[in-house]
Amino acid sequence: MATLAPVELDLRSCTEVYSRPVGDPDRTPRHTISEVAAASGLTAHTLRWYERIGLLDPVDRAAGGQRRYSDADLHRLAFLGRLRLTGMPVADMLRYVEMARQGERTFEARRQLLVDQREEVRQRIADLQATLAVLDYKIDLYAGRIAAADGPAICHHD
Amino acid sequence: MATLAPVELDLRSCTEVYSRPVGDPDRTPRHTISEVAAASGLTAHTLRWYERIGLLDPVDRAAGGQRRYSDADLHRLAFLGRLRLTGMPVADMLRYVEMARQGERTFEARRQLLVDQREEVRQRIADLQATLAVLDYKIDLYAGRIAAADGPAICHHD
DNA sequence: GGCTTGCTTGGAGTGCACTCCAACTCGTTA
DNA sequence: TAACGAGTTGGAGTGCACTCCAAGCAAGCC
Repeated sequence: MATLAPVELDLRSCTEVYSRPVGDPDRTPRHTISEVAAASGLTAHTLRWYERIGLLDPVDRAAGGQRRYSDADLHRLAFLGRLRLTGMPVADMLRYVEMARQGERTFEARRQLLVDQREEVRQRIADLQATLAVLDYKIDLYAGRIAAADGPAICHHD
Repeated sequence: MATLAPVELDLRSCTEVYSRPVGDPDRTPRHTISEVAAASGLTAHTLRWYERIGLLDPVDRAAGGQRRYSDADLHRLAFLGRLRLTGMPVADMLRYVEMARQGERTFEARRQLLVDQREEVRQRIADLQATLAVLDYKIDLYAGRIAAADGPAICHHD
């Protein structure tokens, strides 16, 4: 009869959990604040601040009061990091998190918030691609002028 | 013998010039600050501030000291708007503008600045597209739960 | 003349998202 | 036992990009 593999075999490093936050997150408090800071790219200051304003639930403490983050905390941080990347203001992230705390009855509102944000992201991508075209054009202009300084004068003013 | 068409026929509205800043820009000072604000989406406050910090060259004045922006000013504003869209800090825009004032000998440096910025924009687009995938996934998750509330519990924590 | 509208100025204020500080505690190493 | 490094706290400070304010001026209209 096969014995169950010890749970510890499933434990992934802080960075691994943060960068691939998949599956059911473990709730064991085991990551120090500096590990989480290194994994997430946030500073320890910012992690404490996120907790203070309520973006993170109160983090478990080791003896002596030091924070120990769980994989579930890392999952949330990873998702918040994604939202932050889209330029979502902290206030909106907070709204999302507070809805999540209220359970199932906010599913629709949360979905709507994400749908709205997706639309904004799509718009941002379109804007950036248009900008990319302008940059390409300008770069070509400069490159051409540098290669052969006999073309028509290119604008100095922009 | 055909007469030359009057120059006025070429004059485009402030919004038109701003949104399609092509060709050799006219230098006639003719747009009021509120026209430029409407066209650019910046406030009159911000336009004055851009001028004060040197992002715009000193703008021509009508009798009584009121600003009158030229098409060349609009061209620069349009390009600055693009750079701003990429998240470029004002300080970097200022560096670019100050190099432009120094003429041809800064071509290579300006080109390099744009190349660097292009790379950042490409990276941003890639990040946003990855985020889009995460948003799609989450939205599907919520939608599925809403449609049939009998699946496995989805995470409340994120 | 008086009112309104649009513009002018320098300097101060705002909102956001951190970011740092001083003083302290705790567990570990020398 | 003493030092060290990592962590703790509340509150204050920073940097950016605006944003607003008060006071005033000039032109157009009733």
